[in-house]
Amino acid sequence: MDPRALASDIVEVTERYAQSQSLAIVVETADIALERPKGKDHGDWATSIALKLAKDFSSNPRELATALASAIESLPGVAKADVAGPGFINITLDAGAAGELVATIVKAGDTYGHGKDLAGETINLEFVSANPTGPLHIGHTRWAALGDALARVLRAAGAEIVSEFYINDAGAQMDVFGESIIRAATGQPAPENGYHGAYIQDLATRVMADNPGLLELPQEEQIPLARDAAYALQLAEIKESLAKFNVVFDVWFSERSLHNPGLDGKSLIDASVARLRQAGHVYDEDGAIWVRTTDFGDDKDRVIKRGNGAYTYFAADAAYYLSKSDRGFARKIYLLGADHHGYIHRLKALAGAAGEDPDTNVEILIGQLVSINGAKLSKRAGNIIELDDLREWLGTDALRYSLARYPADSPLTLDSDILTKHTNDNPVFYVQYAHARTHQVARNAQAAGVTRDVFEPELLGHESEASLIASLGDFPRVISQAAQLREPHRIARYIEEVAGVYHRWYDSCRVTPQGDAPVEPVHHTRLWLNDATGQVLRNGLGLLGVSAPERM
RNA sequence: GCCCUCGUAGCUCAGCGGAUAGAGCAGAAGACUUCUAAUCUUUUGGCCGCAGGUUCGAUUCCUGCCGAGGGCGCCA
Repeated sequence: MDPRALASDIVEVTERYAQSQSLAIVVETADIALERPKGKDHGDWATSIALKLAKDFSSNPRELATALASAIESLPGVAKADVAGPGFINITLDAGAAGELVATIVKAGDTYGHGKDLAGETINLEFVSANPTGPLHIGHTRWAALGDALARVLRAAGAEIVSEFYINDAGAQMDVFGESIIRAATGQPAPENGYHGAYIQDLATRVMADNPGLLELPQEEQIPLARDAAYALQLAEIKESLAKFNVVFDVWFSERSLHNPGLDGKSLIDASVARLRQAGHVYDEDGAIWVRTTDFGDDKDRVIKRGNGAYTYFAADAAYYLSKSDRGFARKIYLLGADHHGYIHRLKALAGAAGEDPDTNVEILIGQLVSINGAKLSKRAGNIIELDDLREWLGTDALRYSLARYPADSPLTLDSDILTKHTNDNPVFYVQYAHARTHQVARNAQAAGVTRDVFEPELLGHESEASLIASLGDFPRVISQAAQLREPHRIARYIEEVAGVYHRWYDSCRVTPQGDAPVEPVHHTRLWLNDATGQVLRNGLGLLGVSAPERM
């Protein structure tokens, strides 16, 4: 019996009890809040329904809980329902009913845990969105790991997701980039506020090799050519870095495409300014064109077109936002670093100006910055670490896991000693090891003649088995919650718990009989539980973009 | 000055308004003739930054203060 079925049974029980009291109370499954109790003595599942609804029943929580508990106890599959604390109902399932879940998991396979809570939602998820003027660094790395995991979690919850990388390939910084390449190629120092470093020298060398006549061209043609050649090379490197990091983007959206004129000679930016003007949110002042974002909660109005006729960065933001809406994304999620939190108000304001609801159409997740080994990393401090170096240093799995393991808004300090350790200090190895162990156990079982022909769930009566089964049953709820709260770290915490419970079960229950002892039905049945656990761990790791090795 | 995020065990951090606030590590004591000891068992350790408020109930929500980080351009 899986927890969702139990929850809906409890809904029925509660409504029936309400009727018997001549009360018309509608109970939602969400009200049941069926969860794994913290203490070991509190049964397999607990609900706080009596605490929530006591008022509606004009009763006190304990009294209501007592009435409901006796009704719940008579449900098929329920062994026991006790009232505890202020009015919790602790439910223990009978082994057979609980164990049925194991077969359900094995049968569902890779889709076990997936749900439909977000079915019908079409979401655009933007993250990383770095300038193509240099390699990705540790800051981008956190959003890459987190954003990609979030995309996977949202999909598992039934949403249709397009993950998107906005390439900031327009504007003055690109020209500075091009100029930096020319300077490096000709042995001159980088321009003021320009780009420098070994990678610029590298790019310059490659650009020169591909374009031998570059420096013979007229001055005004050199920079654009160098700029675009280096841009193509750098973007390719960024894509490769992310691919090696197991991060996939559905769409690479070029800012330039917003500036380029269309068939009517107007760019998407021209069009969006016109649209905002038509909607009455644009005014002219001091020779510039402004958007009245203060109407939508921004702290100041924003210039969209400068006095010199050039569009601001905000103009591209606006056009990009409208592009997302036009492409059918009602919901737009942005993952931004703490250093970009100033965007929140203006992006919300853009939603308002576009006639949308800033509270539901835009979601902005602000992430705290990462430090490593206690050292704050910043451009200013000059100790930026590149994604490629981090990946080679720590490995994709350890890096992705440890970045996805914490909520985005939690400040994070990585410890390279722990991440390179192969012990259970290192959570990713703890989980991967548990997964590898499920495969080792299955291999040994097969060799010993334990098969999957027999499945008698009522034999899974050990305390550690009840606990493991209940943990596995929690997976759909965890995915649903992680998706709704946009918190992929919950997946990591959950599979760590599953790994722990599995190791404890392994310690006390054997799948392969010891020595020459005969193979009994319980061994066959346990093999199913072992496989189900492996499946859950594999699915969970997959949601985080981390591999699930079968042997370690 | 204004705005955003954070403050929980020695450390790194969990904890969608509910039970005695949890996990891993570190510290202490144990378990390998037995399917992977990369594991497991037991144990020590907390004014949940401070002060108010809302609530039957606050680590969680609200306000103020203190502390840490970040941001406030007709830059991108």
